[in-house]
Parts: sequence; C-alpha cells; structure tokens
Amino acid sequence: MSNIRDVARLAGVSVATVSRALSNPEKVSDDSLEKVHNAIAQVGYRPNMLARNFRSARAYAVVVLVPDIANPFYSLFIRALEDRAQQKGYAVLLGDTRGTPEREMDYIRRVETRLADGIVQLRPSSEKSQNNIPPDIPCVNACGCEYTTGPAIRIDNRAAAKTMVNYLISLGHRRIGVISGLKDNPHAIDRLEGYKEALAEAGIPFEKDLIAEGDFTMWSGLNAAFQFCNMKVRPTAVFSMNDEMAIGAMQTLKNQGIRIPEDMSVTGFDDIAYSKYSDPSLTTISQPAEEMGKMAMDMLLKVIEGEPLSQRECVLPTEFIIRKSTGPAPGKK
Amino acid sequence: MSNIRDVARLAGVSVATVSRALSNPEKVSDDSLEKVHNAIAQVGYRPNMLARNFRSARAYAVVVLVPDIANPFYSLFIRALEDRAQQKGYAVLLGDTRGTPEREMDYIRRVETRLADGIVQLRPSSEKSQNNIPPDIPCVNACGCEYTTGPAIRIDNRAAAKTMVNYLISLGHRRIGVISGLKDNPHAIDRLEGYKEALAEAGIPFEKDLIAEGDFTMWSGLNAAFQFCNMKVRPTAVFSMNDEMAIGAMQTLKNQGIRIPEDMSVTGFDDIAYSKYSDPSLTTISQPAEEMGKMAMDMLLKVIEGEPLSQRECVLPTEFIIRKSTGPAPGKK
DNA sequence: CGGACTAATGTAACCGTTTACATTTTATTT
DNA sequence: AAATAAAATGTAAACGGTTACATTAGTCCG
Repeated sequence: MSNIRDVARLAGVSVATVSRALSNPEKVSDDSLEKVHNAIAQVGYRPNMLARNFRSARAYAVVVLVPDIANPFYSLFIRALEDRAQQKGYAVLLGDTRGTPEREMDYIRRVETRLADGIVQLRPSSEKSQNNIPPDIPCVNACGCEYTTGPAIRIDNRAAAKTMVNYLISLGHRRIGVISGLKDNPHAIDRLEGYKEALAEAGIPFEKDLIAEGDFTMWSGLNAAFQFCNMKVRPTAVFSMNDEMAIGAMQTLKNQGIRIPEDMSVTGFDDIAYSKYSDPSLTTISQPAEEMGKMAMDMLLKVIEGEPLSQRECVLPTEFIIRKSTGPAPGKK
Repeated sequence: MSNIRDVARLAGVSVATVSRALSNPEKVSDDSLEKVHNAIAQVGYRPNMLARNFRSARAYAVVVLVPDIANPFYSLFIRALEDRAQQKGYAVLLGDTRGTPEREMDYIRRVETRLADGIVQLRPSSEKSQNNIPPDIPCVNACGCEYTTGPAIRIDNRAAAKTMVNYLISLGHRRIGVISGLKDNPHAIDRLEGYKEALAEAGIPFEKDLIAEGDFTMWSGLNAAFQFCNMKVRPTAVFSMNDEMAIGAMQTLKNQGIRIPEDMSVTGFDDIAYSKYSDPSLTTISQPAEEMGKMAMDMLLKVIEGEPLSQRECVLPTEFIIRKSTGPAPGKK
C-alpha cells in the first residue's frame, strides 16, 4: 500500500505539499497540484483515513442507539439520519440495543474510546428511566418526552394524543379504551396524559380498566385487544399508542366478529407505511420521522463541533390523519 | 485526556507494560497488573481506539450496503448482522444506498481508505447488474442469485417460487398472475424462472400478459393489481414476488370487490411481520433473514482475516407458509 | 555457585497523517 | 533595484498506541 511519502517522492515535492494538495488545495500552486495528482494516479494512492482520523482526533462517525431497528418508525428515522450523515462526511454506527443496558453501554464505550464522536439516542428517557450517557459525551435525544434534559428533538406527545382522543369524543365515543406502551415508557406516560386531559375536558371520568398494557409490538396489541372483547360493557373506541399494536388489535377484534369502525373505532400512532394498507386503513398521528432524523444529525454535529445550539429542544409538529378505522360511536348517527 | 504514558508514569512501569496489561494480561505479573489497574482507575484512562486501530491497520468495522433500510426484510437481516458484529467487536456502518451507484461508491471508498474492513452487499448483483466492488475488497454478497460470483449467502429463489406456484396449481389454478420486481432484478429473474418451470411441468402455457412489473414497494403492488382487474379473463391467483407488493395488491383487489381467497388467491414472498396480520393473512415464503445476517457476518470476518472459506456459497433453506390468502380456484371444490 | 533457561520489563522505533514553524520563491511597492 | 510583503514549500515534531528487540530478574539444576 502506497503512502503519502511515496507520492511526495514521485511528485518531487514534500509530504506537506501532498497533504495540503488533498485537504487545502487552495494553498498549493497549480503546478504542484498537477504533479501531485499525477503521482497519486500513478501509484493508485488512497489516503489512510484511519491515520487522518487518529491525527485529527475525530472519528467522523456517530452512533445511533435504537431499541429495535426492525421497527418501521425507527428505520425511517435512521434512513434520514444516515442520509444527512453521509452528506456531512460522517458514518453512522448502528447500535441496536434491543432494550438492554449492556449493549447500550458497549456503544457508549465506543465514543469514550474515540471510535465515534457522539450519540443519537432513540430510546426515550426521563428522570425515571435514566440515561446512561455521561454528560461529557455529545448526545442528542431524538425521541424525547416532556422531561427529557439535554439537546432533544421530539414531538408533543401529549397534545397529539389529546387531539386524537378529542376527535373520538367528537364522534360520540365516551368509553375509549387505550392500548398503552409499558407503564414506565416516557412516550406512554405523555400520551396517557393527553388522553386523560381530553377525557377531563369532556367531563368523562377516567377508568383504569380501560387501559391495556402492551409493548409496542403487534403481538402485544393482539393480546391487549382481548381485554376489551371480554368486558361486560365494551369500549366503542380504542386509542392505541402505536400503529403496530393497533394493527394487532384489529386482527383480534375482527376475529371476534367486531366490525371496525361500525362496532368499534381503532386509532394508531406513528403513521407507518402499513397503516395505509391495513384493513381498514388506520386513523393515526403522523410523526415527521424523516425531518426528525435530519434535525437530529444537524443538532448532534453542532454539539460535536462545539457550536452553540439556537434552542436546546426542538418540538416538531405532528399531523392528524383520518382514515377508515374510525367512525361514529354505535347508536350515534 | 490522559494517555498510556500518563498511566505508565503513575503506575511506575513502562508504557509497554501498560499496553500489555490491557491486551495481553497473561504476559504481565500480578503485581504490575494491579499497579496498572489502579493507575487507570485513578486517572480515568480510556484507551484511544483510533490510535490502536491505526497502528494495527484495522478499522474493526464493516459496511452494510442496503438498498433501503426501511424494507422490513432488510432491517431484520441487519439486526442479526449487527448482533453478530457486536459480539465479535466489530461496528456496522450503515450504508443505505437508495439504489444509487454514487452512494454505493462513497461507501466502497470508505473501505478503500481503511475506514472499514469489508462489505456486506445486500443489493443482488449478477453479471448483468454488475457489482462496483473492486475484487481486492473483502465482500460477501448476502442476497445473491444464481449467477452471483464471490462469497455469497442466498436462498434458492427459483425452487421457492416453483414450490409456491406448484401449490397454486395443486389448488386448481391455471391462470396465475405474477407481480414481479423490476425486470432486471436478479431475484425477479430467478423467481420468474421458478414460475415458468412450474407452469411448464403442469403443461400450462406461459402468457406474457400475466406478468405485471412492480418495484417491491406496496405502492407498486397496488398499481400492478389493476392490470389483473381489468383483464377480460382474470387470473384466479396472483404470485407476488414480495409481501409488500402482495399487501398493496390485496388492497386494490378488495376495493374492486374481489374476494380473497374466494375469487382470487394471493401469495407473497419474504414473510415479513405484517404478512401475518394482513387481511387475509398472507401465504408466503419465509426467508431466514436472521440466519442470513449472522452467516454473512461470520463469512465476511473469515474473508477479512484471510481464513479459507469452507464453501464459497451458502444456500439456506426457505419455509413455505400457508395462511388464509390462498384457496381453491373458483369453480373447483 | 555458576550456567542455562524462562518470565517480566523496558527502550525506542514505527504506523501515516497533519501542521507549526522555518525557509525559499514570487509578487508588489517605492 | 532594493525593500517588503505575500505565497509556496519544506522540515520535522507531534498524535497514542503496539511490538521487536534488548535487558534484567527469577528459577532450576548439576
């Protein structure tokens, strides 16, 4: 493998000139520039970025910590993140934690040992489920909740949930079931807050039994729905905290002979691609996953470069999408 | 930031001893080991992996070139790949190419410039759609087709497609539509081959009009299905080359009042998570995505380490999964 | 007790860049 | 043409580890 000295020798210039020709060509005469380029072509020189990064003490890589890459919301986010990273000359190290702190630690160690310059954290964290990331590590939280500290990109989960539940109430629903995420999940907490607010404003008492706990997988949605089927007085609508669980739930409901939306309305959250193709298509909240990915990368780069952030937290707007899985409460016209 | 020399000074040993204490502890006396560990703890030393990697001329990272991370089959594969990579101490650089050669080139350059040690290529390539990866770069093709050269993990696309079509024929179907991938996609070619073989063996003539071209997205499946709806004599079954297109197609068919499977059977390929929850659930071919991801990583590591491969190509078995989207041809009992 | 061998440790070169600083060349001004 | 400023180039010291080789300490045996 040829190195910069070989090129310098062949071009008849010093190594400094070769180095400059590559990274600061404006500081080199056209004459030298040409000699260097010829020499590079002749020996097929490729700069050793490992050496360059080492010298400049920068990995030009960021870690993205994601609970599960197979989740379509996350993969959309990451696709946008990667896109922006590539534009900026950064690599994205995929850190699928599968929810385990050990794996997360492993990746945090990578930035401590300089293999990456910063972290994009997709696991929502609050003061309760605490963040393991040391404060001196550049990090942006890209799925924050209301209590997230540090740089963050997020949506207003509470308001979005409230919008959805208000909509169901406006359709005449009074018994509205919830398929929640795990109880201590910050997103689940914020969204439940929005649900409660909407009920309160409509003067509907909150009933604990109407909350079924899931874990954001289709399978858990499928199971959670049984809880509603077996009630003496069934809810007439179900607010699921993500689309996957809603899709799972719809399967259960349909199998039990419950028609959607005639007998029961179902709503989701995220607007993953499949929600448009489910049967019936799903009324949901669209999160700007791509926008969030881009912004997270931009924000992280600022933190890495030490530039000041114009705002610590960036709350992006969501879109409320009405499809065919919702309708008037049975008995209302 | 403290370095190995600081640690050595504090521990009262040489840098070589510190280095050995970290990477070859068995070559260091217990006494020194303790002194080194104390010193490390005291100054909070973290080895600079950038320096280590530079010195050892290894990035301990691999690039995964994927046409689209948002495709659930790919994300499943990558999740397994990442899992194995982490076990082995390697990082996975996400290279979402979005099908463009430029992006692919950008990532190939990263291994040429030593930022990564090898590539896992998920874009199927054959002699037609050629591979841009120089032969001296360690690479394994993880979605190969029959004409793939070099180390590869793949399934027998032709046989799997044939199994599926044979099954449809056994149900009495004679007019079987196909929703294909892009005409020059190697997977599409192999699977179409299987379709033709099955027809030929059953003595059914091949009809070009029964092939609708898609691009493996749900949207394209949705459109392709119109081609069948508008035929004077409709096919009684549709063999889609992946699940997404099948799901899209089913939406069109249902909207046109065509019942599945009573009026028309539909089959998919890949067995993504949603195919179990679609309406009706989808008869499909399951690819061992996770197994493939693990094997691809193991294989690539062998290539990187220069170990001989026990076999150039590894063809993994698929599973044929019958669900509710297929039934007897109309008119047959 | 001395010689032979092994284990533990130290010294310093090396990996391939970048860049501060010194030097030389070229351009500009008087 | 000399003086000065600016541009281009070169020299060599980093960066933080690893490791070949040299050296020292420790063990065993006749």
